[in-house]
Parts: sequence; C-alpha cells; structure tokens
Amino acid sequence: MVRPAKSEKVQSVKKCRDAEATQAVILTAAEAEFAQHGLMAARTEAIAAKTGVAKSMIYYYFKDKEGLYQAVLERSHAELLQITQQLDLEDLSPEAALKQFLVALLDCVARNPKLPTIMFHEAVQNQGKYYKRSSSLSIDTTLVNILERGVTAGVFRQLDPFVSAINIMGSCLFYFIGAGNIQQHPQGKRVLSKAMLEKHTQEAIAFILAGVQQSQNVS
Amino acid sequence: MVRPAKSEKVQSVKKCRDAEATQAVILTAAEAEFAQHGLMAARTEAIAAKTGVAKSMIYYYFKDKEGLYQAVLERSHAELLQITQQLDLEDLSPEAALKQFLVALLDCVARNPKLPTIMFHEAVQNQGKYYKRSSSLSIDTTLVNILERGVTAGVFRQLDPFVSAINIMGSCLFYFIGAGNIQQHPQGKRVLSKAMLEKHTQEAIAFILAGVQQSQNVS
DNA sequence: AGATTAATCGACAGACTTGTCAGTTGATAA
DNA sequence: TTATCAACTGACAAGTCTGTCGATTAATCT
Repeated sequence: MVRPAKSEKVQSVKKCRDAEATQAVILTAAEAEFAQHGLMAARTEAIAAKTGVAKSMIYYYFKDKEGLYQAVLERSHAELLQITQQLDLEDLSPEAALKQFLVALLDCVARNPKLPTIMFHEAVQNQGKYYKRSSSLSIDTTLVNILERGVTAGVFRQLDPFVSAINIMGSCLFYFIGAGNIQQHPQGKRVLSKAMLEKHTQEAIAFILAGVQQSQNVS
Repeated sequence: MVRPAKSEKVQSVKKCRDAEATQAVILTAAEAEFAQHGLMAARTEAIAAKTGVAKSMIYYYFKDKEGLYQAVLERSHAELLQITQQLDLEDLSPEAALKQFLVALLDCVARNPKLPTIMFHEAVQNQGKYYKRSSSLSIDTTLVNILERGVTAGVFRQLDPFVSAINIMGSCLFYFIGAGNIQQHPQGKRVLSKAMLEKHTQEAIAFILAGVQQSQNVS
C-alpha cells in the first residue's frame, strides 16, 4: 500500500487535496470516536464532523464503518505488536525480563493512551472478533511465559501465571481506561500529562515487581 | 419501593402477570445487554428478545432506554455501595484494612461479574454522567485513605496513593472486564467458574499485599 | 491550454431504532 | 358472574444512521 513516488521531486508544499493526509485525519478522528464509543455506538457523522471533510470520504477510503474500524485497530496495534515481537527476553533472568517487558509495554501505551480503551471495547463488545489472534494474545502469552519461568526458578512466589498475567495487565492498563473519567488528580495534575504518565509507569513497575516476589512477612 | 402486602396470604403460586417479576427479568436482560454494549449501542429490541416479553414493557416500566439504564446502574451498584459503606476500617492496621477492603471488594464483584464492565462503559462512554458521585468515587477514596495511612505509618513502601489505588483496582477488576473474551483457561476451567473466581480472589489479594510492601531486594 | 483523473462534496434512499398507542387478556374484587 | 384495572401485546409513526450517487473541483499530464 506504499504509494509509488509519482515524481522525483518531493514537494513539501501543503497540498489541499492530499489523499494520505485525509486518510490520516479520518483515522485519528475515528480512533477517538471508537475509543470512546466502540464500533456500534460510534457515529460516522461524528467522525466526519471532527475531520472537517465530508462523511462520504470515510466510505471512499475505507469502504464502510467496519473497514474504518479495522484500519483503526490495525494502526493502533501496530506499534505494540512490533515492540513486543522484537523483544528478546529469553536470555534474561525472569526479573529482568519482566522489568523489560513492563517498560516496553508501559512506554508504548503511554504514547498511545487510547489503545487500552480500544482493546477493551473490542474485547467486551465484539469479543475479539477483529483480532485474528494477533497482538493482545501474543502479549499475554509472553507475560505468562515470563511468570512461569520465574516461579519455576523460585525467584517469584508461587503465583498462578495465567491469573497473575491478567492482574498485571490490569495494573498497567486500567489507568488509561479510566483516564477520561478520573478528574481528581493528586495535586491538580492531568492524568494524561507527561509527568503523570511517567509517574504511573514508575508506580506500576514498582508495584508489579514487588507483587510477584516472595512477601517477606506472611501474616 | 417495597410493595405493601396487598393481602395477608402470601401466595407463592407462580403468577403469569407479575409486575415485579417482569421488571426483574427486564433488568437482568438489560444488565447483560448494557454490560456488553453500553448505553448507546444497547438495543431495546435485543433486551426484549432476551426477556420474552414485548418491547413496550420496557417503556411501560422504565419510561425509556435511559431510565432502564439508570435502573440497571442502581441495582448493580447497590451491593457494592452498601458493602463499602458498612466497612469500618478506621481501627484496623493499614495492612489489615487493605486486606479487609480487598476481600469485600473481590467478594462483591465475584458475585456481580458484570459490574466492572458496566462501570467501565459508564466511565468511558458517558464519562460518569450517571454517577452522581456515588459508588466508584467513594470506593476509590476509601482505598486511597488506606494507602496513605500505610505509607505514613511506614508499613507500605513509598508509593503514590492515588496512582496505586487505580492500579490496585485494575488488578481486581480487569479480570472481569476481559472475562468474556478470554478463552484460554489454564486447565480448561471457565474464567467465571466458582473455582476460578476464588483463585482470582486469592491471587489478587496476595499480589496486591506483596505489591504495596517494601520490596526486599531493590536492584 | 485542454484533457484526464483523483479527491471531494451535498443530497438523498433505504434500513434500522426508539418510543407510542389503541386494543387485548388475565387477575381481583364486588 | 361480571366489572374493573393492571399487565401486556403488536403494529406503526417518527426520527436517526449508514452508505450511495451524481456533480464539482483541484491537480497532473500532454
């Protein structure tokens, strides 16, 4: 789908009728709409209104609402998919692997804060119909594997890798899902501000690493 | 809203036309539909189809879709609200209070596994419009308070109570949000089976308690 | 400059949804 | 038994939403 450079000169002048730019703004607007409402409740008219281009452009470029939805899904998952795939954790200790994994995951979602919400909608409403099996599954199994290794090696406590993987993902992603709703920031900082995103990353990593280790005093 | 016993004899014979029973089945069907789709994407026709009664009954008893939605919200939050309010944690140590809180919360959502999903939809789609401020807020501040006490007392590590409260809630609730989507159970057990719910409760409590404590080896 | 094609728009047809209403049926009470 | 009323139904009016189509405009090529 890469457009062949139709002429040698790269014109950086802002074009009025730029197919790629139009598709991009539609995708961005659609991402916001789908993140908030999900596939069914999203309104193509609302998406069009946010872009400034006519509603028919959606159908011109993406066939129908479903096509647009899939495009949004693919675009927003691309980075996560790529990052988790190029992660090579086999040689690391379970603790180091877990930390590495969390850093990558949290960094990725901090840059795509709408991703968790989109994933949620997809999972709940469409029961993952639009996931062939790609991202979220592979990401989950990666985490399960790390946990299994750690338990076997005795460096993690006797946790259930499957359930714990879900709970860990919850610690990482829940923040973003609720973000739109949470008004009460600690000292007036916006939840998705750079400072708060960094804080959340730190907190989540510390919390999770502590959570998987042997607790010192079992009461 | 308690119906006054219209006659002394309590008739346990199954009535064909029972207003309360009809409302109850509508509410239950609506709970499922709203949990999966949220307010906008929920279809009154789909709700009616699940109940077996005519669609117009929804409007007869609940005025409109929004009225039904609010009724569902109130009914599904009632228990959580009541449980968290009658929790008296002031006199307990931070650890004991946290454990107590988690037991109550997890027990409640295990009995109402659709609640987290409904909360999620309400938060994301409607930005909490239908929460006056009731349940989820008070529950969150309760947890923040416990964490603050624990940090001040030095029994918890130097965590950010606000962010950590969200992450903890994520550990507790995320399991239920994804439940409909997760097929792969560890040994073939269904995610919402009694055994798995109990396992999740145990795992979440152990994970969270370990997560808030000082980690033994700070690498 | 004129022709060609891709990008864009606005209006609209068709389908789907909500909410209403007039009428029917079963329970209760006189 | 009959009257009355609440519970209930199916058909439909009105509104909303998706997706299409012919017309229009900007860029590109010759």
